[in-house]
Amino acid sequence: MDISRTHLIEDLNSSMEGKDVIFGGWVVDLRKLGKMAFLTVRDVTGMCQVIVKGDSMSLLEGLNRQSVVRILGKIQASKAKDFDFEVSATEIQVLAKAEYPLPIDPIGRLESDIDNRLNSRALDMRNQKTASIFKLRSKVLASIRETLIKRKFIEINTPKIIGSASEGGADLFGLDYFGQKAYLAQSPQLYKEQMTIGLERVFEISSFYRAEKSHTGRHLSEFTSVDIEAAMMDYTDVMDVLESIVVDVFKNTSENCKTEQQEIGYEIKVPSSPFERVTYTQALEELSSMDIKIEFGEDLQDSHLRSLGEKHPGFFFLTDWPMKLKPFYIHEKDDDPTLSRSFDLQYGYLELSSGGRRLHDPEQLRSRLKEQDLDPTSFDEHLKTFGWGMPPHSGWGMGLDRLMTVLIGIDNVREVVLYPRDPDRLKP
RNA sequence: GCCCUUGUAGUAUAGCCCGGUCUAGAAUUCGGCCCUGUCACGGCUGAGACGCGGGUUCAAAUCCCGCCGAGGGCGCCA
Repeated sequence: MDISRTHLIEDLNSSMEGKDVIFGGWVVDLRKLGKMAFLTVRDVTGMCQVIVKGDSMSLLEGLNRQSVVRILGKIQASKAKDFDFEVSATEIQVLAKAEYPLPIDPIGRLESDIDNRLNSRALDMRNQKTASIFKLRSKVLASIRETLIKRKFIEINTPKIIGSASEGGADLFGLDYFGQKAYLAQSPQLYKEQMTIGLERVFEISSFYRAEKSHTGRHLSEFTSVDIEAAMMDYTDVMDVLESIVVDVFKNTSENCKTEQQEIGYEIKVPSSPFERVTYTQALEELSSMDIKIEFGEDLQDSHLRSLGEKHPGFFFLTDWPMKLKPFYIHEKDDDPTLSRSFDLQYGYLELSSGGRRLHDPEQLRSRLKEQDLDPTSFDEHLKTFGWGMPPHSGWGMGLDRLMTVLIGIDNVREVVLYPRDPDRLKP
């Protein structure tokens, strides 16, 4: 069976009138008008109208919507409202037939439940709104890589199967590794820090895993994290990197993804920079003026962040958190050791990223582990690298899925993840 | 773990509060027939549903209980 095409649909145009073309795609619509018929066919690059007349009407035999077709025909001018040319078909080959009933409306004229759409995710990609989200996601990833590589960051891949759960914090998924207990990584934290001793500036974009039974629109058991770690940078330096990544993402997609924005029905607005920087201490004062009293050292609950988010509706950095709220590897401030060189990037109430300056002195790191009731001996593999010339370094991790929801103005990460994994969903 | 909401054809919905009018309605999809410029084509026509189990009642899609499924929120989230 010949499946070759001479053109993608976006390569066809009205100046090609009279030219014979072969293209393919999915039948979106099929309108039979007695002795003539119109069909619209879509490939990943666009949609085009095909006209069938007279003797050719027999070509429509067995044709239905959403089937895969290969069209042989001639370009001609069109009287259609939405097309300035069309293809008069001389042959229509059905390469694969769509079976009815389909589990969702793939055109999206009737918007299906998210549950039905996720159960039929591949078919959901025929819906241009959904497809546009993932075309945008691809652009976002490309943009992040471009910005980082320009700044001399090297992309790395760290293991997702790890042997130790001793980092503490979120619950990990356990698994059997040839008889040994192993876990799915919740973060590349220790590995990316180690890599600064040779590669200096590294980044990773990958899935990580957290076994928390969260039921919200912003948590998943498997999520995509963008992580960087950079030698000889302080926390404010990596904040600048983060800010330029975010601004570049908004700029690139806003300028280069007009069609996708149209399909989604949302206009991407480039945020103004620099982002506001609010210290934890200032945040407490702001909350206090809203009659929300929080003791220094207390963590900010979701409700507090929502109140802060009302005051700072866009992107802002929340910096200089108390040391006691931060993990063992975070560096304290010189002028006040109860405060840390750390930050979160917020979008309103939503936490997008978290990072800071790391301890690079092994002795300090050992005593911090003990302070946090962690056993330094279980970090031997990690700590030994700190004796090999560990540079001062800083880094952050950002939830890509959350960034995507902010980019396109929706509030459920499941919309921007192909096959989301949460406590209630393991399939498909 | 806790709380709220919800379940009607393939899809998306009306009806439920206030039981009888429901032989469950309109849309879209799907099948058949008609139609030479549609563009959410149109016209005629046909098919297709009350998540499961129990209870109350003369009578249950409608009220109650249990189970199952779904959506959302809180909490958890170094």
